[in-house]
Amino acid sequence: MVKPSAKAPPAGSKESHERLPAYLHIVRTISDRIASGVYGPGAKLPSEAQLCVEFAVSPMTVRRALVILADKGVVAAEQGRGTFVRSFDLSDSVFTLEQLTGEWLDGSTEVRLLSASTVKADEQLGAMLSVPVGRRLVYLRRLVVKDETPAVYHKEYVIFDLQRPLVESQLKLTSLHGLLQANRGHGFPGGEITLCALALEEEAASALDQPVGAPALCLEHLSRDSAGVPMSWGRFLLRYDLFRLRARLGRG
Amino acid sequence: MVKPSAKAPPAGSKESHERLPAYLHIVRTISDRIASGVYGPGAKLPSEAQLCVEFAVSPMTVRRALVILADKGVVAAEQGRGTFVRSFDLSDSVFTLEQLTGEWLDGSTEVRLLSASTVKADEQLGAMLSVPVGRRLVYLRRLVVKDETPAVYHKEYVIFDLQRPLVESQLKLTSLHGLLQANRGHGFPGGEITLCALALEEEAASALDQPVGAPALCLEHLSRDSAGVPMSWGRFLLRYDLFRLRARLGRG
DNA sequence: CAGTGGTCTAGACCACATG
DNA sequence: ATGTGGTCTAGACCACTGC
Repeated sequence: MVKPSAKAPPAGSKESHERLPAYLHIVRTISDRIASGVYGPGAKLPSEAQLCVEFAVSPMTVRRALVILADKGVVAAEQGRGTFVRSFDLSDSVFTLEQLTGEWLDGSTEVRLLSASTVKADEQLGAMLSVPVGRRLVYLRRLVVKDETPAVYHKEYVIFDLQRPLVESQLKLTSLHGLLQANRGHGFPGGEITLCALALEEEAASALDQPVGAPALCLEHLSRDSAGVPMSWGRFLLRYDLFRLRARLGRG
Repeated sequence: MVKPSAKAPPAGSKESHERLPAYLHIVRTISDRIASGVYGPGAKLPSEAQLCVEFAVSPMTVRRALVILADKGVVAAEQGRGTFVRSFDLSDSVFTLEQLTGEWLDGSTEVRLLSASTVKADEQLGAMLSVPVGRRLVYLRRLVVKDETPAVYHKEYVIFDLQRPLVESQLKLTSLHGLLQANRGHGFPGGEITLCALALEEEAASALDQPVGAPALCLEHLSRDSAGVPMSWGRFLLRYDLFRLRARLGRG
């Protein structure tokens, strides 16, 4: 029947504790079963058809739930064979930078512009930014201070381009959020970002009130415009005692 | 019409260059338009109904594509208003540990067990593992060597539990992959993992062939069983000059 | 109120895996 | 041949937004 009314009372079952959409209810229920061992690691889930019957929903709804679970890495679907419970690796860990803005970003966070000048690209910078040695670059140094404690040192080289008067707005960045936003290539692929550890050199060390050689997290970023041409390169140095990235498993 | 044949030649349109499913075709097309500026940052996408017409598919298919795009962080849907192009932050970066196993894990990688012993929990360990001071713990030290170069130092404390003869299998771990797999709580929430920078202390430094005080990436892990009870705590120390996490934006 | 996204149905056909 | 996941349809009702 299709014409009269493809209607269905959304909460057909008994427990509708929270007005949860059906597909999320299925996600949660299956997650719980995996967590509690009803479906152990490597086990095969009931087929989609069976789940349709059990949850009294249509195939698309079950499907949607399974896609979400697969997406979170909790299960893996194999065409023609079934859907299986996956077990986690440490290597499934996913680290996010939200933490650097989220909780951390409140009223007591302040961005200070330490210096702004122009420099000529040396060999190393030229290679990184794909410009000839001697090319004029804007050189910016910033310090993020929280509760009077220096926490992040940022240095950045921006290609000076008369066509693109980005520099002015870049200079004005005095909020951390703005700083992070500005460092996107607002084309699509955007750029590359890497994270590593390193030892602080004199300049950064003194800015961060740390001894020379102290460890730090280094967040390096290369922005490109929509054509893939480098626009800027820089690095954030994060005091090792103040920053710690927490992971969540899968994508939960 | 529903009875006769809810059939549709999958490639109704002209270009079927790759036999791409319709929903992926839509994802790609919209992504391209955003990348090339047809839909600029903050712009409103055509409504779902309009997209249905344009791509000649049913609402569910358009919906699916939009959910994927929203999921990747490329667009944001707002109920009752529309779907809008989002622009990336640096804080959208996502770091994965696959890199530590993927490329890096080949034949020349070897895991050496440096020592295995039992120790009594001191105050600090007791607190971390939620056990009383003096509790017996298994203490493991490992070194991952690649091409004769020490790269990762791993120390781990496992709660000694006669009920759970994990220890034996833990001892045998001599492959990196196995090591990473073993450090999962194979219950569901699994555990917590954090990433930070620190300075190497004497023991780790000598094992890694680095000077004391050299920076390192530290990957700390706390495993819990399915009931949430801690099972082990440990940390991987990664030589700063050998490891670098690359990010991808959104979830792409 | 009309427009928009959010959820859902009851099927269909296809591709793949297994016995 | 059977069972499984993968894709898709042509609608439906709901909740929310904005005029």
